[in-house]
Amino acid sequence: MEPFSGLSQPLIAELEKICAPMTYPAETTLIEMGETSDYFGYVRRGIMRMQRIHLDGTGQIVGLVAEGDVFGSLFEGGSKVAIEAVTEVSILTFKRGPFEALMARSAELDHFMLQKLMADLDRTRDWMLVLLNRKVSERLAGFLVVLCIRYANVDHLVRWDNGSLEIKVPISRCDLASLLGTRVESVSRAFSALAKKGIIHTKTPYLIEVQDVRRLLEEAGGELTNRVTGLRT
Amino acid sequence: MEPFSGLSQPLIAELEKICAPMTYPAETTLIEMGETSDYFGYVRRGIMRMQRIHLDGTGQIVGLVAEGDVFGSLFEGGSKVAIEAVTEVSILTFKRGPFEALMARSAELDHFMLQKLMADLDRTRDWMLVLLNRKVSERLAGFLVVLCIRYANVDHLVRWDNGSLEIKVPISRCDLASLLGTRVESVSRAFSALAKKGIIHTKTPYLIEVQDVRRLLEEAGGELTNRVTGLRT
DNA sequence: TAAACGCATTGACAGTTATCAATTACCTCC
DNA sequence: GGAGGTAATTGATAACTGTCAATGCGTTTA
Repeated sequence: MEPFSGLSQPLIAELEKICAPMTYPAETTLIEMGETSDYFGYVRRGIMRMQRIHLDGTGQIVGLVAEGDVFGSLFEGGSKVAIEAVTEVSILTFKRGPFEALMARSAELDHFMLQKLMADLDRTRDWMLVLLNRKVSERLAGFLVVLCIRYANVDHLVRWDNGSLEIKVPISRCDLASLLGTRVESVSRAFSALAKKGIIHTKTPYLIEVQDVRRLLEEAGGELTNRVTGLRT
Repeated sequence: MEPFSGLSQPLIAELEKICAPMTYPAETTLIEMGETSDYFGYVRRGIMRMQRIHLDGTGQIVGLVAEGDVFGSLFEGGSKVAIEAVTEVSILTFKRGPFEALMARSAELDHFMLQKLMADLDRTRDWMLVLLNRKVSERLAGFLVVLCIRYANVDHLVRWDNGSLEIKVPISRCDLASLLGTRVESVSRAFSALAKKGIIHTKTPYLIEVQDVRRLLEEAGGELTNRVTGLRT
């Protein structure tokens, strides 16, 4: 099964028993902030946003959840972020109770989840590096690079097409501004600035063609470069 | 044993066998970036910084490690951050090999580590919220609040003294600037601005008296407020 | 003790971003 | 096809931050 590829056959059979596929339309809230959801999920298709809801009703996006990612909490205790569907999403859900019981029985699964979590933590720290860039255009470049690295094998998000790299921006400019800690207008200007420099070309607001990967990496701070061994230059 | 309080007695006995106390002077590099350290550690005393070293030799601080925190990687694979002592530190080290073996035998320990990691992830996302603030003074206020919440019970870092809250800033202005994604001068100005507003008073550069906790929380974005139930107002 | 040094703070100006306003592009619905 | 609505872009100005320079403060060193 996709989220658990690499695990032993009998374990996967057990997991399939407690797994339920679900589909939600765009703009659905899958998990409210503070809610003690009774499952965690794996994304097969679609994009979701992790969001902190403020007291005044506004929200701050703290991350995206895309194909191949997992979301939700393994243990009880209210979720510290809300999970909202950006597009229609189809997911696999695993009830927490049975899953926890399975973990208790299977050191293999326990260990597997531990490593997933450590990878998550590393990725979150990588993202922090992007956010620490002072200029918006640098953070935007960082976002594009992170997208490439993380979803390099998700064909409809990142596609290498006869020498040119095409990236699908999975969220609106408004959400992107929240994610990057700035405003819509600044995001727009940053796109324009990168385009003017000949680094990217915005075919549509949601479809970016990267014309100069090397300079995009430089713009992003250069420090993510060593993560891009799999990315052709 | 401190880092594992709550675990069963026999398990703790096993852990004590593979534990070694160490002390390092200030400005020591405990773990280089990319190094596959053979242990992970628990901090008993002192402050360390997590740092990403750039190709040009400059560093970007991505977090602090203080009393009660753990650091280093549970599994093999080069560390993605360097760990450097800011002050003299005394730590407990656990060799990775034996520890991993113990985890494989003990679901209790495995589960314990899983929960520690999830807490770490939540804290990292909290910190991201701070970094997403646009103004430096807001990020600085956020830093102070996070410090209070995280180390409320570490007496020499956060002390509530007959109605006034005293916070020890554990790092230099220069390191603080890196941590907040800005420059030394801006940090200095942010301290001055908060002081001018009557929110804080800088007794020394390393000793801050908070005069108006409520307004400090507001300045920090207000959204961390619900984490501060334990903090008197 | 004086000089030298590192660190923090403050000032002046240039560069970047936030904010408000206006315009354009695009999609939906009639 | 045209009207209305939403999202994206662009422009102008104020607010904030980065940079360079100078000053103050405390500690170390000769």
